[in-house]
Amino acid sequence: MSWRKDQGRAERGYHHGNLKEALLQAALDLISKKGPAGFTFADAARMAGVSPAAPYRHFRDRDELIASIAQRGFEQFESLLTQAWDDGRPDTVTAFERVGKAYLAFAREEPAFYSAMFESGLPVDSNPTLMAASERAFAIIRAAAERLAALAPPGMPRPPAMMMALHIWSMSHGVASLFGRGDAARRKLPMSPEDLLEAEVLIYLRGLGFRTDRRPGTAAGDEPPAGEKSGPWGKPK
Amino acid sequence: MSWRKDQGRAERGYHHGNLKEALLQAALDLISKKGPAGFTFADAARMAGVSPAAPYRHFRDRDELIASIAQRGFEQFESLLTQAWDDGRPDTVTAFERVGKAYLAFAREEPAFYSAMFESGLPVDSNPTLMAASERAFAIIRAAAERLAALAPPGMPRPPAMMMALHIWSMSHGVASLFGRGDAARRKLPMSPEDLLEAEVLIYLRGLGFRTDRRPGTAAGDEPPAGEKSGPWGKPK
DNA sequence: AGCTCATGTGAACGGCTTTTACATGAGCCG
DNA sequence: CGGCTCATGTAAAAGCCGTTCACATGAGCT
Repeated sequence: MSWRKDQGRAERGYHHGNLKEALLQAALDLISKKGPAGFTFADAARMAGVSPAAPYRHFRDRDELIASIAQRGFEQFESLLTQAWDDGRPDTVTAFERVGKAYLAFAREEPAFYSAMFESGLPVDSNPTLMAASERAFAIIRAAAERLAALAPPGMPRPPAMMMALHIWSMSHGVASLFGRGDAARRKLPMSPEDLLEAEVLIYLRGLGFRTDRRPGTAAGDEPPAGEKSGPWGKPK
Repeated sequence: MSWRKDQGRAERGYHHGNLKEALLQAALDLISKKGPAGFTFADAARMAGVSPAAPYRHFRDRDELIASIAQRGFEQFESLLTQAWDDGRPDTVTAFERVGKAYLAFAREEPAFYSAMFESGLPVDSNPTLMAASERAFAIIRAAAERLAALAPPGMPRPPAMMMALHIWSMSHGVASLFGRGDAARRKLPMSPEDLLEAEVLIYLRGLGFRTDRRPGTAAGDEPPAGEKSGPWGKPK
C-alpha cells in the first residue's frame, strides 16, 4: 500500500517531526528530475505531506532551500574530492586524475546537487557560508595542485599552483557541464566524458613537463604494451 | 517624457507592427538583468506594451521564446568565432587563441545570449534547428583544431582534431562559466579569465608538442627579472 | 467596398510564492 | 497532573505568472 506520506514518514499528527529534512530530500528528488528551474516549493511541501505554507517555518523562501541544497552539495563534493585525492596516494599524478574523475562522477551521480551548486543562478557570493563551503571544496583541488607543482620536473620553472588548480577546475567543470550529465544537454561524443577529461589533463600535464606515459582508460600502474609510446589519446597515428 | 512604449515603438494602434522583434529584444534585456530564470513572459509583453496574451501569437510558449534567443545566440556566436579565427591568420596558433578569447568575450558581453544558450536548462537536442546552430558554432572550433592538428610537430603522434576541439571547447566553457561573467557567480581570481584561459591553452598546446614561445597576457609586457622567454609563465626545459 | 486572416485584447483558470491570523500539541515548570 | 509557551503546521487570501479562449481590430488583397 502506498498511501503513506510518500516520504517514508508514517502517519503523523499535526506536527511532521522532521519536516526540514523531508523537504530537502523532496527537493533533491524534484531537482534531479526536473532541474532547479522546474523545482517547486509547493511540490516539495506536497511530497512531504504538509501545506504549502509549512516550508516557511524552515526556510525563508525558495531560494534559501536551494542554497541549503547547494551547501550540502559542496560539503559532499568536498568529501568526495578528499577521498579521491587520498592525500596523493599511490602517486601524485594518479591521484590527481582520480580527482578529475570524481568531479565528473559527482556531476553525473548527483545531478541535483550539481545543478543547485552551479546552475541554479544563485548569487554565490551573497551567502558567505555557501561561499565558504565552495571554497573548501576548491581547496582540495588547490592542495592537490600544490603537491603536483612541487613535483614539476627540475630545470623548469614551477607553475603557480593556484593557476594549475584553476586550470584543472575549469577543465573538469567544462567537460562536466557540456557533456557530463546523464540525460540533459547531451551532445554526441566520440568518447566518454571521463576519457575526454583524462586525455585533456594528461596533455596539460605534459605541457608542464610531466612525463605521463600511461594510457587513459587503464588501471593505474598499467604500462602500455611494449613498444611505442602512445599519447594520452590512445594509438599513435 | 517617457510614456512612450518603452521599446522605441512610437504610438501604435491595435497592432504593434513588430512585436516578435520587440519581444526578443525585451527578453534579452530582462535575461541579462535577471537571468533566464528570472525572465518572465508577462514582463516582456509589458515592456513591449502589449497584453500578456499577445506573445502567444508569435511563440508557442515561454520556452520557445528562449529557444529563439538561444538560436540567435548561436548564430552570433558562430559569426564571432569565425571572425576571430579569421581563417588562421596571421598564424594558426595566434588565431587559435583569439578564438578562445572570443569565447570569453561573448560570455561577458552577451550574458543574455550565453545564458539562453548554455544555462537555460532547455533540452538542446529537442530542437533540431537549435542543435544545428549549436553545431555550426562548434564546427568553427573544430575546423581550427583541424588546422592546428595538421601542424603538430612531426615525430609525435597526431591528436585527433575532434578531441582537441572538444578539449578547447571545454576549457573555454569552463573558464567562462566559472569566472567569465561580469557580475554573477563571481569568484575571486588572481588573474583575468582571459589570461587564465590563455595560459591553459598554451600549456595544453605545449603538451601536444607545439612550441609556444610567447607569453600570455602580453599586455602586461613585463619580464621576470632574469626570465627567459618561453612558456606561459617561464621557460620549459 | 468588402472579405479574410494575422494579430492583439480581456477575462478567466489553475498554479505558485508569500503573508497573516489562527490551531495544535510537545516540552517544560510547578 | 495541570497549565503555559512557543515551535510548528494550517487555512485563507493577495498578487503574480503561464496559458487558453472567445472576441475585436484593421492591414492587405480582390
